[in-house]
Amino acid sequence: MKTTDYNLEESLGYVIGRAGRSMANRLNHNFEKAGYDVTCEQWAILMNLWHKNGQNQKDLAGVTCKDKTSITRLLDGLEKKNFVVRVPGKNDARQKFIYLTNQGKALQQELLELVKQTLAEARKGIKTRDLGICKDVLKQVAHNLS
Amino acid sequence: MKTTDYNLEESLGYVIGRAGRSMANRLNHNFEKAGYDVTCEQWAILMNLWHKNGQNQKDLAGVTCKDKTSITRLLDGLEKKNFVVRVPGKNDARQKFIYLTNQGKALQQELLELVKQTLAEARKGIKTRDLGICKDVLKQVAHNLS
DNA sequence: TGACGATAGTTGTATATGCAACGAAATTCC
DNA sequence: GGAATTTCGTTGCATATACAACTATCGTCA
Repeated sequence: MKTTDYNLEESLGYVIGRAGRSMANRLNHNFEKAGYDVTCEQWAILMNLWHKNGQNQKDLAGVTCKDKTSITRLLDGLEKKNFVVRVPGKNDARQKFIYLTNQGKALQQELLELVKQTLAEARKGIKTRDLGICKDVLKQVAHNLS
Repeated sequence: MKTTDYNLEESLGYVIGRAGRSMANRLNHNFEKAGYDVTCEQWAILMNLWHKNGQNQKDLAGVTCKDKTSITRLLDGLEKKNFVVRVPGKNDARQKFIYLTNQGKALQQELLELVKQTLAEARKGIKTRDLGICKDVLKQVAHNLS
């Protein structure tokens, strides 16, 4: 143990990274196991559209904290699977508004159930109050760095 | 608001993802701004080696919750920059033990300072106690899903 | 009204990541 | 002791991500 030693476990970015990868991998496995051809990143886009259909790509980039190019490519994948469609704006031809197809809408109930199951696996031994604090802290972190 | 609506803000994987991307992007910008040719993912590997030099790739995969292929490629990059070296095991020729070079060791103090600065940016308005709870929750999540 | 600057989205390029399949080496088990 | 199995690391392939540069369109302002 050098004087310069630093407890990695105490580095927030590091623990976030590990928890995030673990969650993403488990979620992707659970989606695939259940026969759904959707990644958890695509799910995050669909979730936002289920909440508010017809957002443009800039909006989706903002709420997900992703670069607009990531959104472009996620939507390429979702459009190829016929889960969403891009609709050019009428007033502003630069924008494209993203709408769920019926096929995309149909996924909501089933994926949501899988997400809830995965969350149940993830939160074993964690108090509801602490989980709430954790999410509030993470929201504040994202806000501070945005 | 449909009956099937679900508060995305309450989805742990989603808030972890946003906070994680924000942290990673900020850290990478701060590294680059300071003139260091290191990504935060590479930093995580270096951190583990600073803590315990001479781990094999399987160990590094375990502690970082990454696939062994990710480790292979991160080490390819770190080796190309002469920050680490791969040393084949003597007793077991399948293993490769990873050691920091002097160049790799030299980074520790400086990167650590940048990481601490970035953490300070990230944790504005967050109570120390809540931050601790958040990290404990995230560690438990990673543990539950590993 | 027309040039300039800002904005929305795409494409090129690079890193990060994981799964499947592979090769090499060690271990197990008759 | 030798065949089958397991383990460690790499490679091929696919997705996710970001930055820089680009195109097309909109808005501003002189």
